[in-house]
Amino acid sequence: MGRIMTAALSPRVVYVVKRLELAVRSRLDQICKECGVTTAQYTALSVLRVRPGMSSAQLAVRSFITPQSAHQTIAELEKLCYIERTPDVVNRRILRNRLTAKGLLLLESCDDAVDQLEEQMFEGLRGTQRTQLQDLLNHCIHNLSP
Amino acid sequence: MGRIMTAALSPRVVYVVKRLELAVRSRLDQICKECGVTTAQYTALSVLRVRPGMSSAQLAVRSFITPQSAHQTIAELEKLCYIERTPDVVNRRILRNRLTAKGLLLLESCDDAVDQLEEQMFEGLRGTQRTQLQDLLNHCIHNLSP
DNA sequence: CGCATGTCAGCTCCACTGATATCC
DNA sequence: CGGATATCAGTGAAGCTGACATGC
Repeated sequence: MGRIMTAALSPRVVYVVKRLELAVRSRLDQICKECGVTTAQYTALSVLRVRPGMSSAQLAVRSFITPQSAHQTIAELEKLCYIERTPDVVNRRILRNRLTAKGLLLLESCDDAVDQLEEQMFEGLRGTQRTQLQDLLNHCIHNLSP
Repeated sequence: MGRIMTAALSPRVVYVVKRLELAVRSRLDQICKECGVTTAQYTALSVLRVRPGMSSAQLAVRSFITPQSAHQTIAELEKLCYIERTPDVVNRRILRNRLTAKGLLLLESCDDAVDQLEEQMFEGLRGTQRTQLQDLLNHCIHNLSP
């Protein structure tokens, strides 16, 4: 019954999360538009840079979206030649996604602007607080994983 | 040039934020659907509960969306009789939005499920860590405010 | 007049569901 | 045969821009 005590004082935690995501998104949308890519495409590319060979099904689970949604983005990225898809060695049904040189170049063309965005977001926070925030976020994500 | 050092190790902070928001959203979408309201409508209602009389323009700034987007949600909420809009006393152009009894009832019908969601998200975190996370999130939001 | 607020119209992005094919 | 993966098709939620009216 936390609402009875706190409803009049502070908004929901879930709204705070959404607010930050919207603040980030509005900036990221602009950056991505200037680089000629959608935000979902940029996000998928940046994940593939850290996790090369990830399948669209794996991307879906990790990103809390349906396999169909992930496929839509991945298929578009392949059409744009930002990634290439090669069948898994042991299971040909699985398509391993990897950045192409063109895809990596595009990511790098966004890096400076995104670095600046993250720096502005973190301004006034010490290094320990920054890692603390990431740890707390990852903890919450883990708690909500299926 | 943080990317050169960390690109291979961990994903971007902005992606971690997005991931948590997607994890929360997938649950929240389900809760809202069962209560017969969209997630944007629920979000706006929950803000109006804490800040009665907020105009759609104010809601837009606070939520990092355009005035037009905020208006769309507010107009629908009025049509559904979840809020009522009364002109400001000194400036008739400004419409003050307040929950109706029906709107408050609907919010309360979601509260238990959202409380459970937030509890699951926070599981394993002490009280100090929970407030710490909220403080850090609000700090980042403030840094990105216009 | 400028400026903020509200409103109407059209558009895009990015999720979703449902159905189907393919491979282990 | 299941079970996981990929794909095609259609739909909806929720942002966006542009244009315009109104009140201070």
